[in-house]
Amino acid sequence: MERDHLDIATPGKADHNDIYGSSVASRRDKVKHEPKDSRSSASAGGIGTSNQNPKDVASLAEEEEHNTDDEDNHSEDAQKQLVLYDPAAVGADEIALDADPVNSQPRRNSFPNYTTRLLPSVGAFTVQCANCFKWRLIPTKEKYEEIREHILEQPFYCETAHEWRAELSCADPPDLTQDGSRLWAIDKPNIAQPPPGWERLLRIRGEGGTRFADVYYVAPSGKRLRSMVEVEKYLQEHPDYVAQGVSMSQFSFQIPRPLQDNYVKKRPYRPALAPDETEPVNRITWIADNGDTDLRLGMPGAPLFEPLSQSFKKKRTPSKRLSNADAACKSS
DNA sequence: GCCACCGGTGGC
DNA sequence: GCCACCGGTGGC
Repeated sequence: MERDHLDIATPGKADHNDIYGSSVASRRDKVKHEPKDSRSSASAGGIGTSNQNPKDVASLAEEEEHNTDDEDNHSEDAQKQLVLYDPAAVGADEIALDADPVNSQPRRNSFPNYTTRLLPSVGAFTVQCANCFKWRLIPTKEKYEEIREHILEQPFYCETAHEWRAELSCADPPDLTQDGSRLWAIDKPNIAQPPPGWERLLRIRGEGGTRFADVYYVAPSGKRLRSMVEVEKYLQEHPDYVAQGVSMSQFSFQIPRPLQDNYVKKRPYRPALAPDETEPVNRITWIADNGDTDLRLGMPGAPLFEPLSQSFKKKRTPSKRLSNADAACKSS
């Protein structure tokens, strides 16, 4: 049950000028195209990141030979999902991406074991149309957060994008596809927008770590808060924010889930855990948890669920998929 | 000394 | 398994 679509993609090998300057971010490793089941309805999100780890380049290339698929892709997942992706790998020229220059700068970790590895970072945002299921780029992080806040009650449609793309319709080709050129992850739906003046930061961790990402809230003062406990404490110490209307309900430290299986290291077995504690229930209340039924979420008839199948993987053919991933990107 | 990033733990 | 929290650490 819970599978989600994860897929990672490698930004193709772009040689050129991408917005990150050098790199090319390609990454890849076992691509697992997990089926996208569209389940979730609610799910939102993905992340595109550019993970430029020089070390991976070799393996990457290798993978590309084997796995890049192509057609596979997708069919798509149905459902509206919010996704963050790496603009460096997309040739969405006419879309002015405001990819949060700060957050999308590649970061370098400083941990001994990961000797200067470049960390993935969110490049831009996309949301899936609830009608045609095509991914649409969202121009700003703020707009993305606005959409995400009410994605369940107010599904996103291509028409929703008219605010910044007057002509867009479901007949237009997707702005991007899960083609394995980027790291994708499903975001959580209905996360409140941060209070005015505050920023919600998502930092993607390096692959193979104990968790996928971290969320931080940056207060107007610049103070970074990393848990609800810290937020609560901070608000108590700064009642002026509370007076202005800031409340705990405006914070959420939920992180998206990577579509690439194994991006996060599995936690070793813990013998102390009682057997019946291994299957918590109701953990994800916003998702229908009976994975095998169709969840339509208000979208009658929509092919929301694509059964998981290995076929996804088998379908992959050695072709090049990344080619168009290298389209030039615009650096805002 | 600060802080970004990571690992580990406890709880569910 | 996922999630929340927070301590530790190297690099600056």
